[in-house]
Amino acid sequence: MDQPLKIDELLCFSVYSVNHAISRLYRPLLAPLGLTYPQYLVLVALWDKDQRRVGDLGSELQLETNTLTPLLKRMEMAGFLTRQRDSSDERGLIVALTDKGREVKEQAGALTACVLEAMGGDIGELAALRDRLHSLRKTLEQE
Amino acid sequence: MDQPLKIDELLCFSVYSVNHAISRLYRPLLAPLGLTYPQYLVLVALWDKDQRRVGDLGSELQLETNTLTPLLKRMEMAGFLTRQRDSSDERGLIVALTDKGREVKEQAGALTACVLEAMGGDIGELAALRDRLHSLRKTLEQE
DNA sequence: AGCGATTATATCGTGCACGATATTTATGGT
DNA sequence: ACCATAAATATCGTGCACGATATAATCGCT
Repeated sequence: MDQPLKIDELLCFSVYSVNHAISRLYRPLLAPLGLTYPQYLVLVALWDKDQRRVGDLGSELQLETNTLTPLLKRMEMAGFLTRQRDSSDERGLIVALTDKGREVKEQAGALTACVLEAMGGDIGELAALRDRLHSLRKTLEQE
Repeated sequence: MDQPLKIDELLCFSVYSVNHAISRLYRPLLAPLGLTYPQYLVLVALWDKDQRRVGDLGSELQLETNTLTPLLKRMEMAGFLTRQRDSSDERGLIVALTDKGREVKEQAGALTACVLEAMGGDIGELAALRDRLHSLRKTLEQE
């Protein structure tokens, strides 16, 4: 009854703590590009699949519109993307990359190498960790 | 050159995403107690070691005073802890649990069981994940 | 003793995250 | 065609996180 208490608490805290550490790692790397870490994640999602609705992005990133709307507005102001109403359904808002948004992808390689190195560089180990986390996320989501 | 890019991105995102999922899991469990998830982590730290300075808490939780000061003030207002200047060194502020702060510990057991179950309940697996994350955090911190 | 440097906490401004609610547009049943 | 309902996004208020800066107390050097 003591043991499970400690384990869960520390796992939660480990995730919390590593998340902050990653965010602190990215911050100085992204600042010169004019991006925050969550904004970078939005770009990564758009590089994979451009011209998406806000809700589409949200379900991939697990964020609500109350988070995404202002974030996307800031990214639009900064010139990384455009926000246009869907002409076939005026409720929808299509988010699309600009040239500037696509160009950042070129610099992402160096950034990634830097992050990978700071994480120890063992790709197999990191991939295994990612898979365990992915599976934990799936478990947590099926409530 | 493609492979490492994807791996690091997804590991970062897995951590980010699981962290949010955990926070969403705790929110409704902690709300009846009048606590947020970060506030709960502060309590856990204080249950382990009471009567600590703000900086002490910060280095354990990896948070700066600009985050902790307002958080601790809210917890003081809510009656979970007290904040008093260290009489032997007036720069320091001693954070100490109140009876109310200690009492929450009684209810934490049920909360923990609930979280553990939502995570799949495999204690060995979760402990292994925690250890990998702890080691990643150490690697990230040695910059 | 006096004073610059250091240590500890606090304050300010910006951005993220989310619950609750509002607004706008589309859909389905009659 | 009309209207209740649903769907998609936006707005509001609160709290967390952090870089930069400020304030206050202590320490160390002369």
